[in-house]
Amino acid sequence: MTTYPSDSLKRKTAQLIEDWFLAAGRDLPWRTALPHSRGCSPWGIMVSEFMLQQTPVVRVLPVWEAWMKRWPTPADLAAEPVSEAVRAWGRLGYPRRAQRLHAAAVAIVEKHDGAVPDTREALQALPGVGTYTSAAIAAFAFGRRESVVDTNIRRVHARLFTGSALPAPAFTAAEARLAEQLLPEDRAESVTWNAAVMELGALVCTARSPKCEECPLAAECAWLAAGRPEPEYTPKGQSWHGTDRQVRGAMMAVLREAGAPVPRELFLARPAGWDADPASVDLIWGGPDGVFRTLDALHRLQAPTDQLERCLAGLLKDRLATESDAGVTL
DNA sequence: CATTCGTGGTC
DNA sequence: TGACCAAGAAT
Repeated sequence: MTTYPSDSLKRKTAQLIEDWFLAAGRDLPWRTALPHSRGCSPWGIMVSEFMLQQTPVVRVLPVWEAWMKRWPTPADLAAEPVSEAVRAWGRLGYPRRAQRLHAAAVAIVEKHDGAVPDTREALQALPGVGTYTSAAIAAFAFGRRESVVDTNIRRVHARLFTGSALPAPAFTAAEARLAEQLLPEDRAESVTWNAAVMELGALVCTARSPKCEECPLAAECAWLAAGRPEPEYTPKGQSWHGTDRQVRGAMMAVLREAGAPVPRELFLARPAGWDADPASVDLIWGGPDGVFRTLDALHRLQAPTDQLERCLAGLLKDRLATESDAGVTL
């Protein structure tokens, strides 16, 4: 029961939201849609989009700064082994994104002469670049008119025009049509619109406890007018404790810290006497203290052997880790 | 189309 | 405390 806005409402909405954005939008280093933006290379924007996939801005900022300083161009990253990218990724989560970003850099060097491509089609052919990321890079790095739809924008649209608390679990064709409908015709305006709606969803129209009293569109909001009804479904939680993901994460933490291959038997089992005497750790492992601590953290999970084996097999299959006679390494 | 894939902050 | 959630992509 989405109500498609009239042209006049569209113009009014765009004006209100862009005014708010100019006043309240964060001056992020990869941002180009604000008048006082410093400007950022397409590569910098691409790196930010990879890091921001399912990861909050505040955690991305320091890693992005270090990353861009170390690898200011795709060629710089492509010249290094994937393991360096995964290490530099640190604790951002979903390390396969680091792997895909590296693979994308290699593809850019090999197929695009080292320059980030500027069309959605070419962008989406890159590893780790899907519907959202291709649209975002095309719009924010190259000023193209693209319908950018992320989780923030979906939520704003759902509340403002559909009147529901949250968008449907899966992205629907109706949502895509609405987003396309709303996009301003003017190219420059469309870029600002995309950034502004996204920012409104991130700062004001948040998933939990939205700040409707600060919202520039409160008077136009269908959800607010309906008395902020509850969500029609309960999102499936992402389980963590005791899962393979927890074990994989702990294994990756060990491998990131290790400067040398971790012996398989140490990686997959906790030796007898492990916690008896810290000095014995040097005899067993002889490695840097930090690696011992992460290895200890892994074993404290008390994951069963078959789960450890399964997770290691997964890491090897995903090529996030390799195994040799010396042990497991990134 | 539903699952899988990390991590840490928030309420 | 634990459940929820964050600029998604690949399968």
